[in-house]
Amino acid sequence: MTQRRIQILDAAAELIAEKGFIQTSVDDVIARAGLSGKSHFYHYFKSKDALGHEVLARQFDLLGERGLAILRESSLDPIERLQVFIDSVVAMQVERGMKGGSPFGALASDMAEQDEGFRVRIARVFRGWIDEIAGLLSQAEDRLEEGTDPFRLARFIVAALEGATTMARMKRDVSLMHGVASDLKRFVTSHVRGPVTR
Amino acid sequence: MTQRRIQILDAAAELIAEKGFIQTSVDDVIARAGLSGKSHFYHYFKSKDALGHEVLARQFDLLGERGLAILRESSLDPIERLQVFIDSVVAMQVERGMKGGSPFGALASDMAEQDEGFRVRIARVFRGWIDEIAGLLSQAEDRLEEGTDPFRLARFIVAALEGATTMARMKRDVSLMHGVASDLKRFVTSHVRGPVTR
DNA sequence: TGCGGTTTGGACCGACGGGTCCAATATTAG
DNA sequence: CTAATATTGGACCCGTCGGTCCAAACCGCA
Repeated sequence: MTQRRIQILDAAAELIAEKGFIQTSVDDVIARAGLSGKSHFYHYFKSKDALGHEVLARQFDLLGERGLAILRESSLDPIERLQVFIDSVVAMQVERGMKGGSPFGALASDMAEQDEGFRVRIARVFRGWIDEIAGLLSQAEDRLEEGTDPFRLARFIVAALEGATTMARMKRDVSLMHGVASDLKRFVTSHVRGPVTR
Repeated sequence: MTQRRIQILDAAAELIAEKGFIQTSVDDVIARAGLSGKSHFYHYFKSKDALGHEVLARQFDLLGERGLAILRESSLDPIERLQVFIDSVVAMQVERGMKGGSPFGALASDMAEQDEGFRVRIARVFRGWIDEIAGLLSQAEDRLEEGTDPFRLARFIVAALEGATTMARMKRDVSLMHGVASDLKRFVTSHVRGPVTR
């Protein structure tokens, strides 16, 4: 049972990343997941919206395992960790060959417009990333330039990554993603006193 | 004739900004624009897609009149002009009460997924902004820190603004927009040698 | 052998949305 | 005045899509 659900969730996640939520029909999901018919699908999910919410939640979890794992990798210096994190976001995006939606909200930008519940959920995702990064920066607060607000910096980082992802997707340009990311990393280091490895 | 077209274009632009292109039905546009029926609409536009393309083009023009006007305001110092420009993007977004889509691509993120033609058009919009800003920075190249690439910096600025807009929209948070923008301005000045007014 | 969950397959419904067609009336410019 | 253009209003077609319902087969397990 859980098996099939995951299969469907994965298929839906792919499709949503490729075409957006609205553009993805239940029949599309059925086809991609290799189900036999509508009844089969509705055996596992109450509605298309329910599917959407679960995909979102799951996608966040998956990113959590990967992204947040890096942000919490205590063996690395916090600032360095942040850099690795930024690189990993780029990597995630490049992996999907720029087809897919962003690891962040762009994936679900159309979901947000469709349903207030979706919007709130996406907002929470942003919040999670920002908080995590802000916490990281706070850990290294003594090394930050005076007047640097960890929260603001974190927010800026997430915004820049989000924008980069959206633009890279529109322009189908991998180098854009890399470029903005490396600029962002320099921006981060400019807020750090003293040398930063890497 | 042109009168009514513009009326329709404006109504459509509003709706698309609020709900996205796909979510906006032709009937919605008709209602908002105060037309009498489908035939009336199709008297002016060949199809919904055609409408979409024109809205996009027009939106770009309108932003051109406002945003690019600032970027070309030769009475201001180039760097200062850039700052004013950033502020104006924020202002445009705030004006719409955070409801609306971004001045940039987010407005049409779902358009892009729907139609390859849309995507290309949006990519061109980004391109236009970046080029304009890059040109501006080049004018002040002698005042930029060594190793500062005008094009990259321009790209970064646009990406950050785009990301900020998307996030602000999701979180329904005006202060986010202001915060990221002021951080961005500081980022820009950090690339400038010597003092910058403001 | 029998039971519960799973799978298959398809018919079907109602709503919505894009788009066509048409016929009548208003408006306005030559 | 008249002809072109704008406007009104609505009926209509068709495809898509979310969702329901049903009946039969398949499956492992006790």
